[in-house]
Amino acid sequence: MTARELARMLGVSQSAVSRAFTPGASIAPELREKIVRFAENVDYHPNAIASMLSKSRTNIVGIVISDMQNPFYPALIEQLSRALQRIGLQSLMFNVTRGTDLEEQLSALRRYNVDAVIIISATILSGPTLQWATDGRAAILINRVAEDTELSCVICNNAEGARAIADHFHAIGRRRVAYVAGLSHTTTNRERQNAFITRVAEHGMTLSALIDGNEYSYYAGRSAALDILARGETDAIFFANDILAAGGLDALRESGVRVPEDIAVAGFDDISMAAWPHYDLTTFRQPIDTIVDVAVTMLENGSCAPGQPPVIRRISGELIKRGSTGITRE
Amino acid sequence: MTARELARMLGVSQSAVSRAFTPGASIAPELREKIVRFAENVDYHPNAIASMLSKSRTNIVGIVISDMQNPFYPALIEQLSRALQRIGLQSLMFNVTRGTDLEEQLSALRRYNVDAVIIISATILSGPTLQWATDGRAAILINRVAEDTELSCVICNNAEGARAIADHFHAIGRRRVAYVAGLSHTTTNRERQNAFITRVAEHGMTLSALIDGNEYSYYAGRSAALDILARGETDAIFFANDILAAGGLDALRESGVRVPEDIAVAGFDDISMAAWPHYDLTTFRQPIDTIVDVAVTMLENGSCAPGQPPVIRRISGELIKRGSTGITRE
DNA sequence: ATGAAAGCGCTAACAG
DNA sequence: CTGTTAGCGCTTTCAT
Repeated sequence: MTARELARMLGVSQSAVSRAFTPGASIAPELREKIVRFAENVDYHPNAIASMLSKSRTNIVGIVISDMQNPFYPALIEQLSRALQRIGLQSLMFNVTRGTDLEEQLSALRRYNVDAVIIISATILSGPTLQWATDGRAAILINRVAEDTELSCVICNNAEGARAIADHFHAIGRRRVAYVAGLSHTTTNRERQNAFITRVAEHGMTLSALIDGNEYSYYAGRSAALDILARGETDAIFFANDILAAGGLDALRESGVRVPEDIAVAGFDDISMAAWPHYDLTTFRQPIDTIVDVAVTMLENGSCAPGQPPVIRRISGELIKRGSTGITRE
Repeated sequence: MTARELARMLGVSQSAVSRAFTPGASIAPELREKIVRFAENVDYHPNAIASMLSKSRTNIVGIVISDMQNPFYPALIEQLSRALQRIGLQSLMFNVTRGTDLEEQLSALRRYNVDAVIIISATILSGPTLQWATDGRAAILINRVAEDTELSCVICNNAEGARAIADHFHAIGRRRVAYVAGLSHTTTNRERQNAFITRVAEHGMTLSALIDGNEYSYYAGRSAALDILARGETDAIFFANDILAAGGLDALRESGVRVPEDIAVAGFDDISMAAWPHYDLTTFRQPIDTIVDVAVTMLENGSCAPGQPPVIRRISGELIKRGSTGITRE
């Protein structure tokens, strides 16, 4: 069932049908009413593809993702896709993996003529690749920055968070603190790590260990914690994210370490698991709502459009104090 | 840059350009070579939207999801979207929520003319709604059946799994067992629950409690476990999925219950968390690889096309025995 | 093997 | 406000 057929059946022009389904089009309310009603009966739906072609607007945004293991990302993606749906945009998933052919993946991204691209992949994609993939269309990086590109980003204030953790460790009387990186070269990690180390020094605390987990995973957290334990002399550990921290916490407890009495533990993100009584993990909350809001707003007001200068929006988070740092020393 | 422009620059017809980018089209290898090479220089990419319109084929499949909280789903979605990408299909996400207007959501699903729809949403959508939403296009339900529809499904053999758990409980000498439902009305739950209860009876074991958690969540698992504990008289609990089981396990241990000595615990799914040393959870693994393979194959061979009779593919899983049922009684 | 031409179903000027 | 008329960029007969 096409608009033309419908029009013929109703004895109106095909444009009238188009207008009936275009909010704000100049058409008499009665005509629109009549057309819409009739369309419902004969089960006519405007063909979005044809509309895309003539408007050269798809109402689709490409979402580039690469890691669904860390629960933070599913949560973010879910919220984001809902927010987009609310303003009439659908999300086309582009799942990039180290294994698959990146060029191939991203060329699909271009062929599909998506209106915008949102990249939630902290790793894998280099600046130039990003630039190429998003060339000529609106693009937003979430949760990472790309210094060497013209891309806009929405990113949690990692340094603020890392400092808050350092301050908190200091406030509860810890003096020999360790840092566990996820992927050390990612921008998120670098920001958290640098800010933490700097603040630790400012407080006159000792950085008793600095470990690169090589991935943001539960198991990496475990082995990092055990390493730190083996060296001794640490009374607080800041893990680069909550999944690492969860692994670390479990490993410590299994080794007979009391958390927080012997070693305090903090993470980053505030994934739902962090609030579980078993973990009860102090962490720095990334406000997903706000991140999503800001990104969607940038999309709506066109501030991330191809010509525009890149904007970097730093989103403030919040320190969530829980039991894993619940005890003050001295 | 359009095919027509490219053609003019090269002094060939626009059809030639189209053919150059159509695998298997009848075009001289040299001409194709020449066109493709030139296209690369001038950065020409075929416009997928235009192609969709003329072929009336989008190479897009709609993925309907509703729950990213249970880690099983992100894992499934990730695998699925990758498998689809490998055969040249992209995934358009449709995030349905109880809150949002379902009709609205699903009408988008129809307008976009997706080639197929894959529904991973265990809950929310009723049979008739599903039927309407997928009307006239290939559709597959994953992880649920819809008895009252003509839709094909790929679903784990829940009964097999539930029986395996019951058998295992029996084998390790447990005799007073409880079942904790997620959403009791979902097909997955009904299948697991019924099979479990039946097998428990067959073994002459006692069903000491039957609790409906009202949601598949960690916290629901916790309170169900505490309920069961309060009643006493239970030596093994089968939770309808791993997230419930994780909550239950934590709650039991916090209450001083020894798992598995006092109460054995089992879940369902085998999410990655189940293997964590802290949980070490016996569970029935849903083989995501196989589920995805089967679904993608159905898509490829057209056995789920609109006209076809619905097929229901039951996928066998595997009992994964871990520490949470590690001790045999008597 | 190649080119010409007629659509795919809709939007967007342009008249009236 | 409504109808007419060109396209949007590609695929696909149909000739040659």
